[in-house]
Amino acid sequence: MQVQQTMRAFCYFAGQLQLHHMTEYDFSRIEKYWQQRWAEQKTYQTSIDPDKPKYYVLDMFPYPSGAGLHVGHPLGYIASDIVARYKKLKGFNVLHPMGYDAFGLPAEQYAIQTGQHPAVTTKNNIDRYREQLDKIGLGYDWDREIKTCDPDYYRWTQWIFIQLFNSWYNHETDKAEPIENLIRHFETEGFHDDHHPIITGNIEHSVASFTAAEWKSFSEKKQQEILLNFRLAYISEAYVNWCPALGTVLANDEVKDGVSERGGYPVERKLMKQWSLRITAYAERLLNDLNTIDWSDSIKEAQRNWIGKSEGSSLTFAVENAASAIEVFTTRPDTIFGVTFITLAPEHELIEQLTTAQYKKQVDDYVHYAKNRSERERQADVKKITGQFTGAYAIHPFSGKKIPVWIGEYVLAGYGTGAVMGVPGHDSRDHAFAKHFGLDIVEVVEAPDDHNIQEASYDAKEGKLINSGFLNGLDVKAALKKTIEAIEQKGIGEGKTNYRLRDAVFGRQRYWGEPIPVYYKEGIPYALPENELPLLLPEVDKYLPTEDGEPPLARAHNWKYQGQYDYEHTTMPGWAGSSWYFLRYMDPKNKTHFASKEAIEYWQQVDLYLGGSEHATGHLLYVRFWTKFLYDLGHIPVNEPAKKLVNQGMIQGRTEQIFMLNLNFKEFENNAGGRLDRFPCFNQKTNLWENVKLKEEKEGELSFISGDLTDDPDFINFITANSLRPNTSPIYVNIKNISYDSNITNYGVLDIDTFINNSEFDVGTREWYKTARFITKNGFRYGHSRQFYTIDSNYQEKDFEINGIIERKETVDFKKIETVNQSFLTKSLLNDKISKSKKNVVNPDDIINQYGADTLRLYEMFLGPLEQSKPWSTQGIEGTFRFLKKLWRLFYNQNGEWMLVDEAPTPAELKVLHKTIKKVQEDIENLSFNTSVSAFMVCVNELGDLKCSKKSVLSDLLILLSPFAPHICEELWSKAGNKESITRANFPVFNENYLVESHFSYPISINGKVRTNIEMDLSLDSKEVESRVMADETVQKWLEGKQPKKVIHVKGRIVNVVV
RNA sequence: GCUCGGGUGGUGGAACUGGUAGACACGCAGGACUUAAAAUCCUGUGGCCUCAACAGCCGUGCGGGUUCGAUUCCCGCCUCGAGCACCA
Repeated sequence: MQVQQTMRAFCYFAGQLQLHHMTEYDFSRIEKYWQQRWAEQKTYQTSIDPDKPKYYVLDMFPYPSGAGLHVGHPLGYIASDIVARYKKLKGFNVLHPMGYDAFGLPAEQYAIQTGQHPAVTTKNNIDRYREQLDKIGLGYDWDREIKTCDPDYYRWTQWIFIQLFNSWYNHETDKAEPIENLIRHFETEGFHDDHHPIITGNIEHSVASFTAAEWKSFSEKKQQEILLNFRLAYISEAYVNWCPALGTVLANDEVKDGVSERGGYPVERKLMKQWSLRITAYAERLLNDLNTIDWSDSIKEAQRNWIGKSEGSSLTFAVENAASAIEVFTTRPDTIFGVTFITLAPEHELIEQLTTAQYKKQVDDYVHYAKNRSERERQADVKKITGQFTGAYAIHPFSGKKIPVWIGEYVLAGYGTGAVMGVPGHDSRDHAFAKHFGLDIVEVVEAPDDHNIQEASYDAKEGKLINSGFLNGLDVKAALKKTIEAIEQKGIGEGKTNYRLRDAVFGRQRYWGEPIPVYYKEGIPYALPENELPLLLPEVDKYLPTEDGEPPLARAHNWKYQGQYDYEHTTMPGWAGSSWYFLRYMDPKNKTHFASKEAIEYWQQVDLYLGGSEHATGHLLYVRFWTKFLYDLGHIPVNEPAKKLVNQGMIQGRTEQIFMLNLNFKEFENNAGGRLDRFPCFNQKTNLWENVKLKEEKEGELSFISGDLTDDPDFINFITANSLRPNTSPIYVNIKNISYDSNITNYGVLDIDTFINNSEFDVGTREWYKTARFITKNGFRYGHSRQFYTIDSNYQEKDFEINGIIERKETVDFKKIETVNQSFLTKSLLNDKISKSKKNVVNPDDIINQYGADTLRLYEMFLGPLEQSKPWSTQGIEGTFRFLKKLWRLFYNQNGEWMLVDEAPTPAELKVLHKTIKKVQEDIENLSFNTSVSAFMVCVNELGDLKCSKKSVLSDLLILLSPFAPHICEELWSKAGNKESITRANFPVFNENYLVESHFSYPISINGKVRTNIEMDLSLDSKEVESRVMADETVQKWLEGKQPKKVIHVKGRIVNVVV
């Protein structure tokens, strides 16, 4: 009896389970099953197939950070996955790989702190990333996975470095060539330092001319030294961005606002011997070829800015009573007659020579002052004008006038020639300088009448030249040309192009990077022979510099080439490995080449590159540089790494902050440590804030204030009057403690209990928070008390008690406290960064557990245009989840019965399907995924309305949807009887005929405003349409008996009646 | 300061090449089913006026213009975001 009952219960339970399986869309089972199956069957494996057109989709290399992926990261991965899957359905052979940019600073910083080998933490992080990526159902060919820290990978990074080292840039052929060509040239022609049309701060300038015979007579050491001035990878002494806190130099793009991009540490200029790559040689090509690639405007613009081309002229000013002359660079040679002074950078080499005895002291002081100011200080107060007269005078080359020579901080040593001709009338910086020091301001380009040249410079490049000798009457354009001619004729200068781009500093005084494959013999660097690669990263005892300041690699024991020659001790920067990785994916396991000729010929270049815009001037410039270099040497057939590049917008987070109430600083000092023994409490009766003191204060002194109070002027006034203020640095509250009320925007509702018990605080802090007061307008609560209290509206002046504590108002009154309902609010910042420290990381895994990967994928795409930044919010995810459930319902009814039938579809069903095919296809090609998701929703809604269960229609729908929601589609596809994966299917072909309409409901507008709709046959001509429209009642009503002036009929669109 | 993007309901967003502004979704309100909840389904939902319907008026940051017709094109301004910034 007992048993029987149990059995029955069990059967019932099992039956329910069964039913549940069939009726419900069980995403976790489906996704787990198919992910496993795809992995087992290597569904996404790619190989070269000459019969198919290729398509290469690449995501920017992630750096595997310890924090794991948050919901912002997959946005681009999902988008690229959709494109990859779509292209595959369209018959392309798709390469869609993934790997890791695994060398870098964070892992090393972590290693320094914990002593763990960076390889270990990096591997852990990679494993975590992989796990997360797999759960999203991304169709990568994991057999092609690469890691930049893998010796099999970095041997080729080192190999490319050696190619750079063994090359020089031939400006005549305009490409990189083997250094042997140059040596041969030296052996036959020598070297003549004559003409340099480009100023890039490059170092060819310092090479003295020599003859062929001299070259041959030089020692090897001397020859090598000369060659170093030409190699594309070279070592030189140069000012670099030194970051003491990170203990390394940084490239220009790694410095933002005078501090390091990673960590925000101060950066100073330091003269150091450094490896650099001669990217400046490619400046012009990097700029020009931007026109050949389909990249976002913002990236192109950023690169153009970064390269910073400006055309102008060099010009030499003779100096009175001095042998040397000052060379300046100007983009406005036409304003030559407006020059009233010359300014040198404080680092300018001629300063000492030119300064007259009378000014020596002032100049020395000034130069000393300027040189000791950090980059950051200089940048911080650019508006502050400083300068010093040298006592010297230059001679104007055309007027012969004397021009004072000044030194000014606003002139940068590293740009142009480090000297400018001051034209205060037509350059705002020169104007500010002239005004500050009372120098002459001369107008040489006629400014508009209402423009006072003494007040502000006239910088526009248009107008007639005046006060300018032989240039008078010309317009700016003609004057520019004529001046340059005159300058060249006089032999005092020539037309020149200047680039802002600097050579890229390549050495890092750090451990966790690729060793630079170089050894030193007699102080001269030699590249390692290629067959000795890879040069492995040696083990060291500590990841810190040595006592005498050598980089960590100097700690390695007996780490010498052939046991005797020192290796280079710096390592490559983070961007080295990522500058060519797109090539390795083509043939990642190749042992003899970075990739086989066959693979390179087949895959060519990336067709679609997706990633964040933060790499605009770093990675994306370097990868273009390396690509062009490898192209020059004939290693690859393409000049650019990626045909099309799209930046996905950032997904921003919502952060939640609470503020503590503090004493003002002055009070703090007077008040022995700032104990807050009183706190504000709102009196409902008087409608005023009052300062309350509890008689036997047993609770803590901390007071948190509800977010709405920080925006409440009454409250702010009150606390200010009481020497209180909200702490300026907020406490970020983990968004897991927050709930949202749709009626309250800009604030979150804090769950105080989970907040104060949160394990992310240490025990002491938690104890503190438990007794803290949480103040709202309606009352306050002690963290632990679970009750809000406020002043009783009918208070009497006497003691009152809560939790056994007698409390009273400090001044006179004793007040009773009553409990109230109140929520404590946090202040929301809607468009903040998602980061661990801001405690607003939303993990994709959590979303996947709750809704499944397909919902996550659809939802991320549905949020809005790919390229637009948008805040993350789970509001709305239900919509995409419901959509998938509705889709499921088309296949299984309420009772879990399979619905598909093999009948011929109706025209209405075909119309819905083909409308969707057209829309989705166009949208994917335009990367407009949000609209394609809504097209799917419309489609499913309409097929649902039509009660469509036709196998042919729904199968095609599955194929359409499979790039977006691969798991559910694969499941239903196989349930529909297909043996092969849906990824092998063909994209349905759009047939226009199903969409042809015979009738159209014309909107009829009167004077542009739509008043009515009339259904008409589309074959009607304009005349017939017009007569029908005129017969319409509503139209007649609007005409009020008048004749229309005109009737406009746009076929299939609109009819407009003009009255 | 310069350059490049944006500004559309309560919210995310849609609108082809100048042709019915607000698709789709969230939220909200009402209803159905349910002992109840969840789930699901149905209806409504830019604002104003109106008991309501019909009709009407207003409405894509602001002001003007071009056009039969403007979220879309042009001019001026406001504003938000991003990038660059003594670059001669």
